[in-house]
Amino acid sequence: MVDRPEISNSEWQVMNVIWQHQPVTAGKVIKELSPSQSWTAATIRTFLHRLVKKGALTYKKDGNRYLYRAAITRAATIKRASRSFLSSVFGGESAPLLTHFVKSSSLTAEQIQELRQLLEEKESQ
Amino acid sequence: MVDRPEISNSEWQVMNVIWQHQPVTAGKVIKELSPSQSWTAATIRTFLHRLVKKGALTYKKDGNRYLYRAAITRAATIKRASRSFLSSVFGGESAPLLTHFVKSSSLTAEQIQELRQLLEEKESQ
DNA sequence: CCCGAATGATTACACTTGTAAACATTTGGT
DNA sequence: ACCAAATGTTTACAAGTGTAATCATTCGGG
Repeated sequence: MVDRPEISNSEWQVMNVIWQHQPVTAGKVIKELSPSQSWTAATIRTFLHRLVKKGALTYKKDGNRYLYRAAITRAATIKRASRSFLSSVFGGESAPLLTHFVKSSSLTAEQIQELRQLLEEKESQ
Repeated sequence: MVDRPEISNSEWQVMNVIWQHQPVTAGKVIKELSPSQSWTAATIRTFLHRLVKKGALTYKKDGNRYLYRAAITRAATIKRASRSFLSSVFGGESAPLLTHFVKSSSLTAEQIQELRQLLEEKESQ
């Protein structure tokens, strides 16, 4: 509704499914989330409704069901959430955040190489 | 109260001041936050109370005021919040998170070097 | 010693979030 | 054509959050 819908933790789970599978029915979302989440179908439908109300999702009728689509891009939503997290938890300082995640993550040699590469490019830029 | 108090965004602002200045009075916290935040003193006191109730802060009487101290460490709290963020927003995948923050951050040459160093150590480990 | 200023405690209130049940409608299969 | 199953809509309700005002207490200064 506002131009910057706040996505809650639970809603993120739903959005992630939508971005991966859109356009998608509620049934599909429920099927995707049931294994990992302990939510009932009703709960997931509630999230879907709220996300529509928030302007994060749109839908089109398809027979007796809806096909949901994201109304906001994953990239933009990640950007917003990341900025907010960075600001709250790390006082806006990226370097400590990066240090923290590098230290606490398990990364493959390839991932490490890619990140070093990225950093190198960044430096010479 | 629970063994894992959830810290809200606003509460993070308060906790950050506490960790930086503890032990600290409410007045000091208010003074520290007033420039950056538009909260009234009453609002900040509410956060302090809630954080005590959550078990995130303790206090000791000091005359007519309290001296607040963190009851949870910054490191542990960051770890928990980071795990939650990583899981919600990046589906638990650290590499994309790191890529995102590397790309979206402005880093000094020194910070870049340090991160590259850290990654190198991680690789050879 | 008394009072105002500072500080803490209590109360308020709307909105969000997690979690769902109950109700209504539509539709595909028999 | 009718019904059970699927799907969508409405309602519920407690806890958490943002935001603060008001009430109570206490201490320091005159």
